[in-house]
Amino acid sequence: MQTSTTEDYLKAIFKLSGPSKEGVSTNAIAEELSTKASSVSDMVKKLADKGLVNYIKYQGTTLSKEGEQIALHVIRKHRLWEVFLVEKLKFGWDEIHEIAEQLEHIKSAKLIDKLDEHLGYPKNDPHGDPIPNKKGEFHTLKKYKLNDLSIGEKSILIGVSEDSKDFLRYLDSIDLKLGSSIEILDFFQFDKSLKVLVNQKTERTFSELVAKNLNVSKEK
Amino acid sequence: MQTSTTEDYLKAIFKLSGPSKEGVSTNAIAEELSTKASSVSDMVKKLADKGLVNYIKYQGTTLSKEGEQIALHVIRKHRLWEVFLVEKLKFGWDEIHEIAEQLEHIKSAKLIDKLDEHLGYPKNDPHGDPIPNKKGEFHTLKKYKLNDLSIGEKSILIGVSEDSKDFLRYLDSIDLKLGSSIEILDFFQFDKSLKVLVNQKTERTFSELVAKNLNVSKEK
DNA sequence: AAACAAATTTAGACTTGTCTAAATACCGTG
DNA sequence: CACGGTATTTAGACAAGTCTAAATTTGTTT
Ligand SMILES: [Mn+2]
Ligand SMILES: [Mn+2]
Ligand SMILES: [Mn+2]
Ligand SMILES: [Mn+2]
Repeated sequence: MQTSTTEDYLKAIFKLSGPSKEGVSTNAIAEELSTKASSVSDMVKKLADKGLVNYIKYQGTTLSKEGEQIALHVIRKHRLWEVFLVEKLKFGWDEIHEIAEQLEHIKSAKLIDKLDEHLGYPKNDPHGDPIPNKKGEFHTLKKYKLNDLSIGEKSILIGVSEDSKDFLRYLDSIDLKLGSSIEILDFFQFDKSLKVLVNQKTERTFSELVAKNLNVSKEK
Repeated sequence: MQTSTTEDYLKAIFKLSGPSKEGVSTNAIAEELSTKASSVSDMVKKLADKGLVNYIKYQGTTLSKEGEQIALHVIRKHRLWEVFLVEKLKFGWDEIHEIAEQLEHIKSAKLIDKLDEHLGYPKNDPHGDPIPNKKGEFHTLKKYKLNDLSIGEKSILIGVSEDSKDFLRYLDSIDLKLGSSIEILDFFQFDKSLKVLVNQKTERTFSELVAKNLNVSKEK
């Protein structure tokens, strides 16, 4: 059985690997987990001994098949608990991350099955991220970063790439939620900011940083 | 902030102190936590350094005011989560203890407030134990052990003193739940077993061990 | 009061993670 | 191809808990 530290390392490596499954640098893991590179160096060696990661000195770390399954299972738990916190306990989507970070380590397969059922088998968490099933499989629907769209295109917000309180509260403050519509009105080369129309009624300007953390689907 | 180990030690000491608040022996704590006396000896010294317990070598351990508050708060969380598991997720009362043992360590005051509200501010957990409020206060209604009653007395089951799967499943198997009625029909001095009438229809014989773990209120 | 057994504490080790400081390796530039 | 800087690893310590084995203390029984 894994410690919660092990689970957090595997989750971090999974997240940093990205869709292309490249090797993850020691520094990147340290940054993600707010720890020091030397600690990570020690840890990935131990994870490699347990067969959970592939690690070659100075060349980064990738998850083994088994390590990836564990990571996906922890992510499943994290996201199901997030749904619970928002849907049942009425937390805001900006308040749930730290709590889910703890709840994801509770050990009980039956608990997660029952929670999943209680929630009505949700497909996505409150941030729009897909919830893996028991086998670790999940769908990814085609999504774009808002700043990859062109002037005139219309889109629907389907997810965010950033879970920080500050960012999510900003979105709340301008009444932008999953499902909201966003139309690109103009693009400013100088600072790469966007002028957009939100919910078909409010004009806004989004900085590049905001725009690239908004995941949207294109509306034909 | 406490580690979950610290919380489990304080909870064990609270439980073992009983209503009279006597000093708890090192061996008793070790037994309760399935650890070794030498480990407990080390730990209570550390807890004393932190001001959470009063400890005098060779004379046992008691909780400080602060230690008791922490213990009560952890017990509150444990029991609220148990209610959640039974009421919302439909677990049996024999399956919840180990899970609540983990959930009780989740850190978030807001989470417990919201959970309490979501559950409708329950007064007792699924085993009949009272749930302390935010300040650590709780009611204890007058209760008797079944084997303290006399022949002819009628009673209602209001709690159990033992949370083991085996015991609780046995109660399920004879359809004995909180609220069930139990009338004492006869008492056998030889093995201290009891003949009882359950739910006004079924005659049973309870061993002394079973009887003393059933908490009842007297029906006048 | 002496002897014994049970309870408790101490000593010394080990595991999991983490940190700082120092040593290496890797890589792009001149 | 050597140089300097960045990334990474190694060395040595430390904190929290736990264990076994050995030393003490306490309490009970002759
Ligand atoms: Mn976590
Ligand atoms: Mn999320
Ligand atoms: Mn616990
Ligand atoms: Mn209980």
